[in-house]
Amino acid sequence: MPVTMHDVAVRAGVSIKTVSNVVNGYPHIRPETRERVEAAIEHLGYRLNTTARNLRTRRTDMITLAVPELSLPYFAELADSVIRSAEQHGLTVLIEQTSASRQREVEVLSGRRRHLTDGLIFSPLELGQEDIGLFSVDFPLVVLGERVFDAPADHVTMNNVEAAKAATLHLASLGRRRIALIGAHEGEEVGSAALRTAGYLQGLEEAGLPYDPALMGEAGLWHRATGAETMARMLDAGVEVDAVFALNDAMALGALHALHARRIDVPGDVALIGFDDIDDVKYSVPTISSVDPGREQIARTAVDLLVERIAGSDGRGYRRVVPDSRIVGRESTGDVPIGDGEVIAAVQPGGIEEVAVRAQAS
Amino acid sequence: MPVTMHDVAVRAGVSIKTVSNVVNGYPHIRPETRERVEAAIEHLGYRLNTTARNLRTRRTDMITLAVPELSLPYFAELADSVIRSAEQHGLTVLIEQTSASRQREVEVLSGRRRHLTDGLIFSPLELGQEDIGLFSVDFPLVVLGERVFDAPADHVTMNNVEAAKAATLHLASLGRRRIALIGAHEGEEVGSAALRTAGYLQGLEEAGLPYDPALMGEAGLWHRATGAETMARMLDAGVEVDAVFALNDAMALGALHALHARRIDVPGDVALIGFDDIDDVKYSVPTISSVDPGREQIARTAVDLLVERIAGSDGRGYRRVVPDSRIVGRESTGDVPIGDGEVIAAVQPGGIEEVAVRAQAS
DNA sequence: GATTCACTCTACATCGTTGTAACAGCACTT
DNA sequence: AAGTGCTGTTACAACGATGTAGAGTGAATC
Repeated sequence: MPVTMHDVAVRAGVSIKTVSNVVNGYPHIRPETRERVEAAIEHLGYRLNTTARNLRTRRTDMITLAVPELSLPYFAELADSVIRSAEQHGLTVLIEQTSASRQREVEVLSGRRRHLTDGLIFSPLELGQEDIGLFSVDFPLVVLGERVFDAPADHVTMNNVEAAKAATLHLASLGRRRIALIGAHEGEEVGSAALRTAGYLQGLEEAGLPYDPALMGEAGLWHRATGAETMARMLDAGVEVDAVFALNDAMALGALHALHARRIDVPGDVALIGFDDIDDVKYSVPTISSVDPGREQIARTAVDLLVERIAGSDGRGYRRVVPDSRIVGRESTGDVPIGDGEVIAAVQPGGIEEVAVRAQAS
Repeated sequence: MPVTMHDVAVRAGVSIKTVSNVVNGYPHIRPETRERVEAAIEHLGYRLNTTARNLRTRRTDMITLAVPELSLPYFAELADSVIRSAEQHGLTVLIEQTSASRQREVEVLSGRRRHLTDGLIFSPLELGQEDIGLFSVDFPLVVLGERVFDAPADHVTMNNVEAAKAATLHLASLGRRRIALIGAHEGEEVGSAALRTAGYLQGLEEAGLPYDPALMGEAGLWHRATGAETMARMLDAGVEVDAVFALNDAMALGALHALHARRIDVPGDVALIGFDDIDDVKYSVPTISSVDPGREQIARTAVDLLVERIAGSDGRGYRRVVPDSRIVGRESTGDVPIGDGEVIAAVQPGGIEEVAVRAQAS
């Protein structure tokens, strides 16, 4: 027996539609009528039934964000940013956790919930280029990341190759010659792992360093635990290492843990850089240098693009947006004063641009 | 022009209701009819309109989880756990981020979205005992934490006082006598800060240690940054400290950062323990001891209770569930082998029970 | 042969809201 | 005086599904 507009209408002595008009801020209502309706609403404790409205208007003012796992800090922070951006458009965010399951990702695109939200921001982890057909959906879609290239959807991605190259060159510029990579996915051709690895290889080449397969640390899931294991495996195998490029910050934290366990000094013996610039690395001991892919901007842009699509910019072609990334230097690659983060390089779509701006770590 | 059941019905030559029956797995349907309907669904690319179904059935199979901020690891991990638990009941989770805003919290309870989900799991941060009236809502509600006591709702909380006391005693058992507290909220009477502080004071007393106001570190928001600032302020003021109890792990990480910046050895000079047992502290350098409040169990219980309420256990009284917590010892309070976490104490509703079980860190 | 029952399917009302069209009343034009 | 335009309100038909009740089968029971 929830209270409906009908009940309010009866009590206020007006039609249902007038109640609806009051609720929706329709201007042409006699002040006296408005007051009567508002009093009735107040008195009965009436709440608009959003579901009914959604059905009638075919809009929900909600969007879906599909990410692998909230327990990965990068995605938690991304979700936070997306929620805040969405809020500014009056949108609520429904988060779907795909748990790194291919089937869950397929489901998300299948549109089983097609009508529950107005659009989808999707960060795929398992689906790749070969699943491109699945991305032809009949609802507004914005894809994050670079696992899928020519999907018929707007893309917000990052400068993976260039940024990874810049990170590698940063390590090389410290005089390091045995730069390990943590988080490789052998055989993968698209996706963050492949792209960042490509950047790493380019960086090596540009620095005149040889490529050594022993330095390629495979790690399927990019968690702290896998980072620690991969680093440990490499060290225990006796591979000589004087720098580490972890393909994300969670693995960098894991690697740092493994290095510490073996009493290997960072950055003294081994320099370390990560990727994502999550909050953690600004407070770890030592603080860890990282690639800031422009998370805030990614979130904001993704929401903006989605909102445009929802509004019906069907004619427009599919856009690809690549926010600028930056290399943020911290203790793990030098002697930066604690609490500070020095922007070592700004990576722009065109390439790497050296700058010397100081920014606070937060 | 989305495809509706009507379109499917026409194409299959049956009534709308039969299509509905097929979609919902109603058993008494001739196989041949079912096939025709399924073929039509497939051919037209029909997707059930969840909104319409929700309106008609008055169920949404969604629940809301309202938390302060996903960028706080504890809440990100909690959300992860809640989502997984909900999944097992066939429920989807809508996350509302209240951003530590009182107004947002009031709104969540106001039921503006009353009809959008079947129930609410609410972790308040700003609302307290004085707002108890707001918790009388006409929808299923489970409250997390201990900011509100006698609200007419099920509660899943934690053993804040006992666990904090155990943590304090653990530090005292190491011979530490100047135990700082980080994260106090002066003047607060309920809520995690007040309860954990109470436990701290009880612990001091039981250990025969004097109370020193200089050791009470105020910190409004429980972030890494505030933990670092509070610790730094205390150290820079010359307060003598040989142990730190941070009221959550994020602040513990911040405190560790501040200690490190001042070349103070942990645990050599200062022992450190946090609260929440988030994934971070298992990989920090050094690893940080913490109170594990039983996050998984909290999430599971909260979802279970909510599901029961949704099913209509109206008669039942309001329940309060307090999962067991444990003190997990790591490097920051001793010489535990790296990667391991030793359960130092199991805190049960009745008090503190000493055990000697070993558990893996992750 | 009549009655019961299980199966298969349909017609219709309904969930709670909003869009559309229309109407009455009044104040202006021209 | 008729026409125009604005205000304030209403009746009615949607939106797309499901619950209810019941109609037609054919087989089994008495």
